[in-house]
Amino acid sequence: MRVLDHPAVEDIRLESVLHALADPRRLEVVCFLANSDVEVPCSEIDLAVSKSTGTHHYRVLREAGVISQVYRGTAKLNSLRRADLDALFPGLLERVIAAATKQSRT
Amino acid sequence: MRVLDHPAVEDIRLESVLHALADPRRLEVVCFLANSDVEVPCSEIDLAVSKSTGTHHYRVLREAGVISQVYRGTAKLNSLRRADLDALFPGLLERVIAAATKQSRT
DNA sequence: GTCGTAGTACGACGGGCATCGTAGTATGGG
DNA sequence: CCCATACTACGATGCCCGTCGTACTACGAC
Repeated sequence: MRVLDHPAVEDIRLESVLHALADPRRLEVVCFLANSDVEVPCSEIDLAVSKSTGTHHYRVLREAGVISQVYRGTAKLNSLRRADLDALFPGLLERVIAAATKQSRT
Repeated sequence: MRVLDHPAVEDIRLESVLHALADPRRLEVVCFLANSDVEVPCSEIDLAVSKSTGTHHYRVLREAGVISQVYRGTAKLNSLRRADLDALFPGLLERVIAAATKQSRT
């Protein structure tokens, strides 16, 4: 079974989180995940970049502590680390998602 | 009189704001300004980088729409664009500052 | 005018990042 | 076992970013 490294909650750095969120593609992923209760495979989010670039963005998000990723079969399932982020930086993720949602409507 | 360009409220982009905040020095500036009601000259914030690097960071913050800068005499006064950011991205700045403050205490 | 203070402009440099293509590695299904 | 699917690893490329030093400009005080 393939396992992926995730930072512990106490190792999540604000700068890394903000950097991870400061990219349109990654923000897109985060918003997509925010609108889905279940875990989402990478292949379900169409990022309009090559697959290898996609892999890169998912890794940045995971290593920053923004998302969690687990393998199931050939798929890699993604979900937001809402609880962890909220414990560390209360309300931050929610406000970023709200801001991104608002901006994407204009 | 020297005048500086600031983006209009409607031109402020979330990605740029997040990118501007995703740097320790710039976050330091923002936190400093958040703790001060009055406008603060660049020279009052000790960034532990060279002056030219400091100038660079202030420009990034200004061009992203995070701070406002005006000249007064030889000084350049900085302040947060709280109202503008709050109108665009409600609560975002406050949550980032809270997160940065919390993290800096650990 | 001269001087000091505050910040700028510019060019350089090194590192990191987004991007890609190609080749490769799991995993599950027939 | 073979194949398709889903994602990865690796190397390359080009751009952007943080950093610096040096030379410069604006302003106020004397």
